[in-house]
Amino acid sequence: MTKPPANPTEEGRVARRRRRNRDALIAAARDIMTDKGVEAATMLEIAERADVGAGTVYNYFKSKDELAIAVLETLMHELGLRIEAVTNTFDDPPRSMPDLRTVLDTATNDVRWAQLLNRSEVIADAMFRMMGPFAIRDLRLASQAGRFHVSNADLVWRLSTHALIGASLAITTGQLPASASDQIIVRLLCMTGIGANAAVELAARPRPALKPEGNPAPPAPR
Amino acid sequence: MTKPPANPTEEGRVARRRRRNRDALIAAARDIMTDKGVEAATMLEIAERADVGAGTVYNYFKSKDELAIAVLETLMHELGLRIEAVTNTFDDPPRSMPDLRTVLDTATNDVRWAQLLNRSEVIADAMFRMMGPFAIRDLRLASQAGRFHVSNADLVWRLSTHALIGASLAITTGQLPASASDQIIVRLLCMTGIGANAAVELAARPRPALKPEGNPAPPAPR
DNA sequence: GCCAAAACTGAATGTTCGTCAAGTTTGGAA
DNA sequence: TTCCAAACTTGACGAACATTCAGTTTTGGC
Repeated sequence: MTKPPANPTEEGRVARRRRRNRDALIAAARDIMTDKGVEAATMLEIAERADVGAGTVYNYFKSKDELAIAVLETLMHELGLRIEAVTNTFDDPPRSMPDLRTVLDTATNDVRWAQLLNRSEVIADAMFRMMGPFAIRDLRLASQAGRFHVSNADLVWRLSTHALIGASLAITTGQLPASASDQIIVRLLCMTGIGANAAVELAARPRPALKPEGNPAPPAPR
Repeated sequence: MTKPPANPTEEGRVARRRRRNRDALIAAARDIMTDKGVEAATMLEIAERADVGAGTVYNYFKSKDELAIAVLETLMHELGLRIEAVTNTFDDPPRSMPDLRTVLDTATNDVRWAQLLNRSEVIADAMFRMMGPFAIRDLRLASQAGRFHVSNADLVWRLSTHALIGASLAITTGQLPASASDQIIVRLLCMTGIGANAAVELAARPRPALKPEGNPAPPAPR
């Protein structure tokens, strides 16, 4: 077990088992964390559900927090793929920063998300990183096309993620009515520098329905 | 000790002592939490610094979290008062939602804030509640004056707080350069529905310097 | 002074995260 | 096939911490 696999393109058995364990851990952690919250999920319970010893978890994740981050990244990645599969069917530049509306609806309606919103800076950061490539590209394209007025797409996306997660939290805790969703989208679009009227108009644009979750997307890379 | 004080307007000795203890606890917690972070601050250390037994803390705050919230409210309240003292000297309606720029600078430069940004949903909520009255009033006034285009000031302020705290965190963690401050303010102003150009112009408006902290403001009410 | 209610105390409790020494598996080399 | 060392796994354990609670002290009206 000292040499790397002869053929680098073929995944060695070790690597395969490692990946299987890692995925099992993330899946277990996701189930428990979405059920009881990140805090209440204990490492022991996660390890048991994934069928590994308590100590083994730490061979895969340095800390509980790192595991939570991996879970959030997985969720974001899957949602990003589902959105991407639909929105890339039409090509008007402002694709609304990968369909903010869908993200908002998912975050507020999917019970699995509710428990995670209390780590809002972590989930916002995961959203920034996992969906950022799509969103930032769209912001840039739309700006080049003169539809948005954004000079620093990175920054606008960062602000958007935090505002959106904050709004989701406010809705799930009842501080904002669910009916505020429309206005939330409008205000996020306002950050692109188009005025209020243009934002209202853009938000009203119909969007294709998302496919049901179906077969889960492959686990996040990395 | 069974009767309430004869004269309700005069604060009884008990109430006074209670308040003193409460303030001492908040002050102790603030010192330690800003120094080491909310997580790393232990209830025992806080109790010792406030010169009370470990159990006494729970006569004043139901949990560590509630104590942390009280600390954040205090910080926000003090900052709000300092800003209010300056900005109410000029009366053009858009006062820039109580000087977002000052909040951002304080959050990113004051070392005492850095440790607290990791509870971003909590600090954003404290900001929403403690500075909300000023901010929301300004948003309404400016909208009535036709300077902003905001129909739901509450919502815009909620989004702003989350975005601003998220941006502060990104700066203190080095994910955004401190030089992005100007653009952050511009984008927050964009949420008021004025276009990008108007936002740039408004952000460039000079603002009066804040008085140094001097004698600390009186503790937050409640 | 007296006393009951309120407040305080700090040791004890019950949990949890993360570590570690000991044991097991793996896959190439002899 | 047998051997071996590296890599991985295990689960008991230590340390730390939030919170509780039985016992003690303080309070303030009488």
